[in-house]
Amino acid sequence: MSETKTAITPTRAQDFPEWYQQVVRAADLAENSDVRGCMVIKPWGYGIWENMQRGLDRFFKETGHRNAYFPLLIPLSYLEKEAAHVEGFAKECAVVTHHRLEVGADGKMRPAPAAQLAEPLVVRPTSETIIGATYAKWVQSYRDLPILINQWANVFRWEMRPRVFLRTAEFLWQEGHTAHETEAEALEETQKMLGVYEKFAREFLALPVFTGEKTESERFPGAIKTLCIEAMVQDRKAIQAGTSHFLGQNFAKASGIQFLSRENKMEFAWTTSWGVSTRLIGAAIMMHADDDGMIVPPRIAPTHVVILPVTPKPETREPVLAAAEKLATELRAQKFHGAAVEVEIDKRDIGGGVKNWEWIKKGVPVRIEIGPRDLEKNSVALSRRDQGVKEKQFVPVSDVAPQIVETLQSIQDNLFSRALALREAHTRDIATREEFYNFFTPQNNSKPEIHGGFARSHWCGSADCEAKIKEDLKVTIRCIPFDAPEEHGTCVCGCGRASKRRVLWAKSY
RNA sequence: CGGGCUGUGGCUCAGCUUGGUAGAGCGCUUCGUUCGGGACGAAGAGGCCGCGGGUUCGAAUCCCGCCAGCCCGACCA
Repeated sequence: MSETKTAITPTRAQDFPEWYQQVVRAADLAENSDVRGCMVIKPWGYGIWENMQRGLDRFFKETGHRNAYFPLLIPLSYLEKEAAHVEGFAKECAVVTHHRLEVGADGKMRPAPAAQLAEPLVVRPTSETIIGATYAKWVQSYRDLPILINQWANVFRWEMRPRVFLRTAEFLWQEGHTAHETEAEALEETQKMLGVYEKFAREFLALPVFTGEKTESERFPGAIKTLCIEAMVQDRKAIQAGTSHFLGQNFAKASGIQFLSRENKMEFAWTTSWGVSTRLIGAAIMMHADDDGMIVPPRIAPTHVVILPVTPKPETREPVLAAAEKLATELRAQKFHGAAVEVEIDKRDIGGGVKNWEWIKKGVPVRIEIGPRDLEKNSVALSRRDQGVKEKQFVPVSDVAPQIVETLQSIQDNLFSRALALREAHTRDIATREEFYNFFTPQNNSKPEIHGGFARSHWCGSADCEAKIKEDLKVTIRCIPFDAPEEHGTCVCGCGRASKRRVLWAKSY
């Protein structure tokens, strides 16, 4: 076995997009389904999503939100009410037109012509309109506000180029929808939920993100402001990991969310919406996985520790398994961020090497081997997925459980530090057009290699300059960072106009 | 939706140019030998060769159409 052999081929450096797909498969996270653009999320991948849901849901509850559920199908007329919104989504809507199938002349099933719907229904690409229509019924008085609701749901957008987790036609997400009495309150909510996303990305996904506001061209259809968190993944491209929208009164006017104010005047509510999706799983893969497969940050890992009993001889099998069970019980008694440490004992009767590699590829944070020799020495061999695949620490068995929480947190922190280091190494202040174009231009156009990163450069505010750079380099403004200090400069596109602050530029997913 | 490439057992692919009844490696099953490691041997299972039509005595192979996937563009959480 050569030392350079990796579990995943090609490697990240050889072919990043293909590497990504191979990781998804090798880690048993998901697979493509027979329906174009739709994925089957497998137990290991879904377990990660469940942990994301748990973490986020807790944050939502802590900020006063409650969950509810709205219909999958939206009357077409609802979508039409907000002009920018329908324009933004029309191109990717799946439409339900019939409510019955029948056998046609050719013997095959077809939608029954007699069962055509009077008004087509759209499979929700997002739920602003139907939720808005519902809120309109709920809101009479300023005393009915705010409404702070979140929905966990699937949505459907007919995508041209699907990619597992990153851009699928159907995806799972949460969408928060709130309605407020005042503009200031809605703005505060928009900002608050972005803060929740930033914290969640940092603490759970080990993903450092930039926070900021989208430019007009990147804004959610129908929004006044779109705030976002943007992460850099290992090929140095940006991934939009979450958005929070201030919708002003646009949707309230479209849906008729009106109330009688404290001054006894009829007013439109101010609304927000915010969401993150299963794309976060894709972001975590692209950020943390390596050439041997996935690395799951402990806080979203369905299993924290896998115990791999080494049972070379039948006569040692029982004592080894007994020791494994005992260790598992001790580990499960430990609490990692308030919940029991999740432990699995892999007793499958397959080759030890194969078994070990399966867990490496799945990215379980900690692997513990326990065999006859360990029993004699009262120790185990512990491997961390954030370290080399061959590395093992021999730990006294009595130390394993007391130290596990610290180990998991150390892995979590290490993943974050790595991610942050990568981002900082590839984020640059760029002043001139020449340097900017150089930074983002691939050396080999037929197979663009990893290059560039994030550029902090001046922008005069013109949509034309933004469009020009997008056309030339496929580079977009990821956000106008909140923390960008006021600083005078010249627009990086070469238009010569003055700029007051730097914005964040990158190629994106 | 445009441009390029590709569809052959679960996976990766050979065979196609010069038509003659389907192959390899990996994986899977069983048995044996192994066993701190993705081990080795033997015997097996598994394929309307993407789909539809055409040419032909005969099509994985030639022709036409369609569909799907990947990469690149446009669009996007």
